[in-house]
Amino acid sequence: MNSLEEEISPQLLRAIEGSRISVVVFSRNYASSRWCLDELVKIIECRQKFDQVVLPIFYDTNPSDIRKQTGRYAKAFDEHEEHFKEEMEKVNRWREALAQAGNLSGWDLNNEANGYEAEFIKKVVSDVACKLGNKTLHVAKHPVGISSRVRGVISLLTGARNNVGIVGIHGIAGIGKTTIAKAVFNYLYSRFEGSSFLSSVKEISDKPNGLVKLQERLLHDILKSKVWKISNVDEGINLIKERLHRKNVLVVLDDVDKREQLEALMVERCWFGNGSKIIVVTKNKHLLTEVEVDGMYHAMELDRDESLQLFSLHAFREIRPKKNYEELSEKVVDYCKGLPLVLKILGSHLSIRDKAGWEIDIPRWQNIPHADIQAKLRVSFDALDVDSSEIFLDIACFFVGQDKDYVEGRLFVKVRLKDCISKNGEKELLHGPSKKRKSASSINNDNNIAVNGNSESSSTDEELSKKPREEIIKAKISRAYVRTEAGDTSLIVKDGYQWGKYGQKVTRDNPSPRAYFKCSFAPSCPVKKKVQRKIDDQSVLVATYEGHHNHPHPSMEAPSGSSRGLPLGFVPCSASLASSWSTITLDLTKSNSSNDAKSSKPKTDTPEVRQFLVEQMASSLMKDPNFTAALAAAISGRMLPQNHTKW
DNA sequence: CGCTTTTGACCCGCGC
DNA sequence: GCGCGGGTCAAAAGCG
Ligand SMILES: [Zn+2]
Repeated sequence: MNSLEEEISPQLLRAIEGSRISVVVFSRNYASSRWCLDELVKIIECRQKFDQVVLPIFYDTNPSDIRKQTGRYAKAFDEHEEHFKEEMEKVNRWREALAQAGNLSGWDLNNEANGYEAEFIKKVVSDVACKLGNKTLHVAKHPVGISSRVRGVISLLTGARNNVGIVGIHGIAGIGKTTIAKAVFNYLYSRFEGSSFLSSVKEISDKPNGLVKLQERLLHDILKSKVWKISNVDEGINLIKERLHRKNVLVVLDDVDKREQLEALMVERCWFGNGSKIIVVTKNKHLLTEVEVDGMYHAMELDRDESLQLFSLHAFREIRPKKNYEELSEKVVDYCKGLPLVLKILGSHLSIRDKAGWEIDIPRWQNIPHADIQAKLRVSFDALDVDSSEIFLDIACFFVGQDKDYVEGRLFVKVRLKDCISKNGEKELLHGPSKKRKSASSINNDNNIAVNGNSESSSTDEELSKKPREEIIKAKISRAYVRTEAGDTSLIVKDGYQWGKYGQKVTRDNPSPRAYFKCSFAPSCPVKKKVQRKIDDQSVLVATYEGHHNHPHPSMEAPSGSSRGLPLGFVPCSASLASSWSTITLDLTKSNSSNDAKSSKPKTDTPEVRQFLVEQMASSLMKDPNFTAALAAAISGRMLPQNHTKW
């Protein structure tokens, strides 16, 4: 190996070895990167040695070009052969790896989702999540009052007399039915032979072929076998009856609103094996009486104490209001009427406002009809609460935000997701919070994996609230590697955000200086990034991001004029997702809703509500605006022109 | 003039 | 306590 510039770091090697799944993105220029090829060789090697799963993504490339190194890949290989005359076996190893990878089944941007990236990414994420097989659902950051409700549901389930127990959870919108159902699911699923949490049944089944999709998903979740292709609902019904009637399963049907949905998914108890449990979540109590459930759980509002606690946890990260905020908090809590959804959102919103801000906002809300606000919040919340945002982001983030200039460049996204809880996962099935911390995938300078997190792992929700929450610095660190033109000496990584440079330093052992930036889009935004050329390859910029933006991606406020949409044309190169992370929120359908949510902005409503929503989105640090931003950006480029899906 | 960028001073934690 | 590396601040310089 002559100039060792493009060595793969030992950390990355280890990350690859430790991965359960590697996702390789074959872009048009993939083959011209020796670095990528070396990485691929390693990945393929691990596939053989450790039986790892390798999933190729054909990003604007043709699988057969990859297999046979034809098309654009041929040209790259001509160069390699020229360059590595002396090391033909290296080149041959590359060819071999490509041949194998090209034969694997993966996703093809052109085939899936009609080439719409946002859809495509969702598909990828959800498939990856399935493959990982971790079904634990994300419950809530602050599960106030969940456990008593969960106990309620479980006792109904165990009390069921029938072979197959069916329990309904009903209650008004925003009350937290789904959250309860998720927690119950988390708590129980491992005791069943198979399990499936079908979220947003209503929403999905409204789409064409939605019920069939749900049936497929049910079969897929429980039988774990490849892909079920069902052509119509009746066929699905038969298939389910036939394949599942001996299985002992746990099924949650979330947000059911029509009888036909139940009929397509579980008409009769005998569909499932002995001991199976079905949970039906619905707003409509009436529906439950029709199917003769064994028990009905009425999800009630939070009481005053719970409300105040939940609100405070979001607003102050403490279980009770800060000094001088007591009365204001009381007002908000009153306004929220015990609805967790509203408490959470308003709490999070206020957490970044000063007292004057509170005094402005609260009366304003009081003028908006409660029902309206709630409906709208739900949409935005669903968008933001997706905890799978991390993975999603990691895969998605660099599908956006690169300038056209980079089309011919290459970019490496590397993601390590730490194995957070897999070991003690059992114990904390019920408790969302620690799971959350998979975001702990921080990568510290020279050692990856900064352990972050299990501090709260075994706390029950009561304990949890008592515990003075130490200032957990959720400095989420992520990196992007961007190849630049030779001779380009700037230290600029265009990601669509606005950055103010506040420092530059020369560092040890690296000829390139390091530049320090702070997000300047919102004065209060805490995000920082460092950019420096790679020590062993000066043509690659390494951008290290730290923190979460508390505002949307600037590109969202697409100023009417200039059609400078999102530059999507860039070419991702290779992403390795390391391993078993704990927290794949399985209900990635949520990421659908996030999509819709974003888009639902134009779905006009009263101006106040919209105004509010916009503001809300802009300032609330709810969750990971990075995610929504990236997503929105991804969508805005490709989807706006043809508003076809449901807006 | 009102901004961003540059750049040396400063600050802080860590190992010796 | 000191020196060092890395991170931040802010005065001064640059820029349109
Ligand atoms: Zn920001």
